[in-house]
Amino acid sequence: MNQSETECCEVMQIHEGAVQKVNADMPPEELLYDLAELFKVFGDSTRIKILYALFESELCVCDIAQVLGMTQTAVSHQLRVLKSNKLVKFRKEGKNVFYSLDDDHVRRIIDQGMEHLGE
Amino acid sequence: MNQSETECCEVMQIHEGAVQKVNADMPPEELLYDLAELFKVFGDSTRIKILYALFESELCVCDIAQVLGMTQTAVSHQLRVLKSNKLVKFRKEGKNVFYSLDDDHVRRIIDQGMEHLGE
DNA sequence: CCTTCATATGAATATCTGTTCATATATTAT
DNA sequence: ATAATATATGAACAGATATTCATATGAAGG
Repeated sequence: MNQSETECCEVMQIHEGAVQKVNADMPPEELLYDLAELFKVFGDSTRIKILYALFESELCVCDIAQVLGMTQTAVSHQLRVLKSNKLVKFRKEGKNVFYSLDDDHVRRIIDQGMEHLGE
Repeated sequence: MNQSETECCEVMQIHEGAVQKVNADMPPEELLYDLAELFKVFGDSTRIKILYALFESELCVCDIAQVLGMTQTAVSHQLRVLKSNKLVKFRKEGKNVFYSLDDDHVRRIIDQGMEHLGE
């Protein structure tokens, strides 16, 4: 049998008001999707480590690889993700590419997460 | 050829200080892992929608399913994830189970994320 | 007790994601 | 130019994850 998405709770009048109010105030689909995409970027321990490393100072790719004990390739791939989501910015100097946090939101989001954990 | 993790930048003296400082201040592995796990929970649009819906008021499972236009089963699975990560709490009333946000951190984390997007 | 309804759970599947390997690009020095 | 080094990229594979389907649990009413 196939579950219909419209029939639900046999149309309970009690909750119908709540459902309508929630529906009215729900942000557009696309925004919610983008928000989830953003958090997805924070949802990987390798990327979290990279961001934490950049809390201190700007670092080049091989420095980050050394700090994390990972290959340059893996780090480079993750930096690409962080870059395309505007969480880090970079600066080229000779053969090196130095990465740093893009703005303070990054720090604040991580701090909020940490606060939640400490409970 | 196998990339060694230790050889990196041919031991550049310039960055070595930075690397050591970063290493010293890096939080323990497990904490960083837990933090990533937390953000991973926010990194799914279905769960984000559920949390947004609960911003307004507590809702039972079928109400949420109706708001999202998804099956009860899918919502229930996701509520399980949110529950086990302490992002939502629940209250039973007869056959219904009403879910609500667990604490204000949830709201704040989402707000920070939204702020980041608006740039 | 038996049925109905709301919710939960387990297995299966399809999709997504992170790392590795091989290789390309780009910059500096010889 | 050529070699060496730092970084980036693409394909492939392994592991994770979200949804679906089928079914179980648990509460309320007849």
